[in-house]
Amino acid sequence: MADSDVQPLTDKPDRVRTITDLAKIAGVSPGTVSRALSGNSLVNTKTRKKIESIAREHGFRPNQMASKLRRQKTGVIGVAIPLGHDVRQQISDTFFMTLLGHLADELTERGFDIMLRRVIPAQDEDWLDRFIGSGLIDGVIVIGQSDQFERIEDAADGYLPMVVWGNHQEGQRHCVVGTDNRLGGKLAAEKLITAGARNLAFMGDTQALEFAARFNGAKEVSEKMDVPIRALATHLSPDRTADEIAQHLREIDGQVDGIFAATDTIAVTCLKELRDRGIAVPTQLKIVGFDDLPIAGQTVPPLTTVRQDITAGAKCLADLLLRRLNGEDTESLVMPPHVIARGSA
Amino acid sequence: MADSDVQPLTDKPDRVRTITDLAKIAGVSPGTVSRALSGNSLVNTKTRKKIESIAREHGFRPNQMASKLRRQKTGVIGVAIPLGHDVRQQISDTFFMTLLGHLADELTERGFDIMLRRVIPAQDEDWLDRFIGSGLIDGVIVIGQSDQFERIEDAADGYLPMVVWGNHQEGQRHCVVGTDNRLGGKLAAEKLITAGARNLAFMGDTQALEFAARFNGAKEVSEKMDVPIRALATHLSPDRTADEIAQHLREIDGQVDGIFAATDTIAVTCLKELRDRGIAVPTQLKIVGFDDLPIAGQTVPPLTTVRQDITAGAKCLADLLLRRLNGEDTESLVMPPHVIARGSA
DNA sequence: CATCTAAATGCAAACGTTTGCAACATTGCT
DNA sequence: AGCAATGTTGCAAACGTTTGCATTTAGATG
Repeated sequence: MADSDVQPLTDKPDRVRTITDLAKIAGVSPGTVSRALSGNSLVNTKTRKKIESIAREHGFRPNQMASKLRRQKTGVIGVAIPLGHDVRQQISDTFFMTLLGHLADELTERGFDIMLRRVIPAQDEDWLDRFIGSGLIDGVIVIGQSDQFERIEDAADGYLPMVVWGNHQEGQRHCVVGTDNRLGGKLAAEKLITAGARNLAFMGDTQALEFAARFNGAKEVSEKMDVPIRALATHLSPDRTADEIAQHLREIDGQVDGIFAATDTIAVTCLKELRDRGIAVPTQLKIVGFDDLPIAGQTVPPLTTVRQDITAGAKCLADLLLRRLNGEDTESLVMPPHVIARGSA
Repeated sequence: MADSDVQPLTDKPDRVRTITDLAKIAGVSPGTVSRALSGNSLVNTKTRKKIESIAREHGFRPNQMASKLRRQKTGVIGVAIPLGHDVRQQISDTFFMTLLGHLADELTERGFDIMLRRVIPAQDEDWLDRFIGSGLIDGVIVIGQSDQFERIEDAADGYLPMVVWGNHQEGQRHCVVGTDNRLGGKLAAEKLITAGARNLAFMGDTQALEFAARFNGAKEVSEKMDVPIRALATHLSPDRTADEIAQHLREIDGQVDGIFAATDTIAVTCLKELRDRGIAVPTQLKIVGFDDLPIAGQTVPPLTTVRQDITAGAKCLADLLLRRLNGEDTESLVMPPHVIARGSA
């Protein structure tokens, strides 16, 4: 019993966990410590120095969870990636990942942390409201509308700080940043047709909003030009894509002389497959992709594609979100795509 | 005065923000509501149903910040990407992003959220301890050691739930998952030499630990085989890489007949550049890459490369971290790389 | 009907900060 | 010396949950 009463003789550097511990050591009140460490308040320079040095010595860091709870601000932006129209699509999809990377760069620069959430709407109806209402984040960026347009619209009605990467539709209520997919589709079709193609195919899953718009743009042009175009459903799950594309190419063999791929990834796979089948690009068959991923410049022949400026997109997403965090009700931003003519069409 | 006493006649659906609000409506205590919503405790089925229905009706979600603070568990895994040896390298680097994608898949599956933090050690000495001590995360995965080996070692001494993707060194103290880079380097050199190369070059930044190990492996083999090998510093910032590589290729023109690229990305750029310069691969010059990114199969000629199993790596990172969260002091895991012979060597 | 047990709920103290307000100390001024 | 004005600090109440313990209620048993 005596034992337990004895104070250890050594300076017990007893892990300083809380601001209160530190306050005790410094001989001040917790409030003062808090003010000293957050820097912004009026604290005597001497006490501040002292507190800072003790903090450093003990490697103390204030608990952010408590801080965020108290201040009702998290400094965290949620980034949600809904994988709806194609459950097996991985978050590892190149375009999304690249966008996410740039987004991370932008948000970090502005002092925000990022909470990443990959979500499968089919398994979790309530994903967006749950994320928003969690109290974990100050705002949310949704990368890709997938097939969740309505759900996003609903959420937007009661929640300002949300910006979405995706397609813009007349009169929609949520703030979106994205490329003019329809225009992109038009450009792609025009490119193919002026290059001499007379029978087109679109490769992509038109259930996804963005892809549908691309297809519709292309269709508009090809109808005007009296060139047939067909849509060939192509998914993005890494394991399935290649076979699907091979299958499609077998079926359209000899009929189609121009392919508009919904994505550079798809286009590249096409190129590869065509090469294996001995079909010459662009002489026998022309291809236009979409995105202008880094790979596009490296293929043989280099891929003609419709460029989305991912870096600018990320910057805009971050900008708009920050303005919304300040209460502003920002407009959507639709960026014009550009054809990058390389060798494949 | 009377006014303020009058209850509004309409049902005021006064936003229910806290568990206490909800408790008032349901006519029970906050504790009961908490138990009802978290499901796991003993609450009368009838009260539970009632509470759940009220919660649904008002779209109530418990504040996670408060919950996490109280329970001293966050359910969040921090993922840090240090960009040290090459400040201008973007987080958008393909390999890291792919790994991150798979990691997100794995961790989400296990019910964890992900807090992503891109860090530039040169600007923030204290990045790792700050992240660990923030109270925001239950554990941390560091993607890539960059030039931060020592700092990671230090942190590992006092903090169990950390796993790092990177290189393994004899006797190191932090738990790492990664490929046997040295062996990978050996395999690459062997492949080049058996393919007939007699003068090798390594392209990559040997300041990065992983790359250094790859180079050293290659050097070991080439010395044994009496084949010279030189290292050509090549960075990964998207804007710089291409020019640097072009420069290197110009300098070694005619001397070197085998290139070991530290990364598929580098290798692909080499291929492109060589094609532009009219140098035939693999006849005049052989190339072996590293990683086996999806692009590797799509180039012309297809890239011979040393494969790292990213998916398995991500799974292991998640597994080990979870075991560490349970207090286990796990061993590092070094995965053997495999040569994927395609057309470039 | 009195007890006893088990199930369901309420109470109140945490979790670790931040911050408005009050109290105190210091300085300068009349 | 007395007082005002300023500069620093302490106090204590939040932030919104969770949870051990005490209490009540309901149900069962003798």
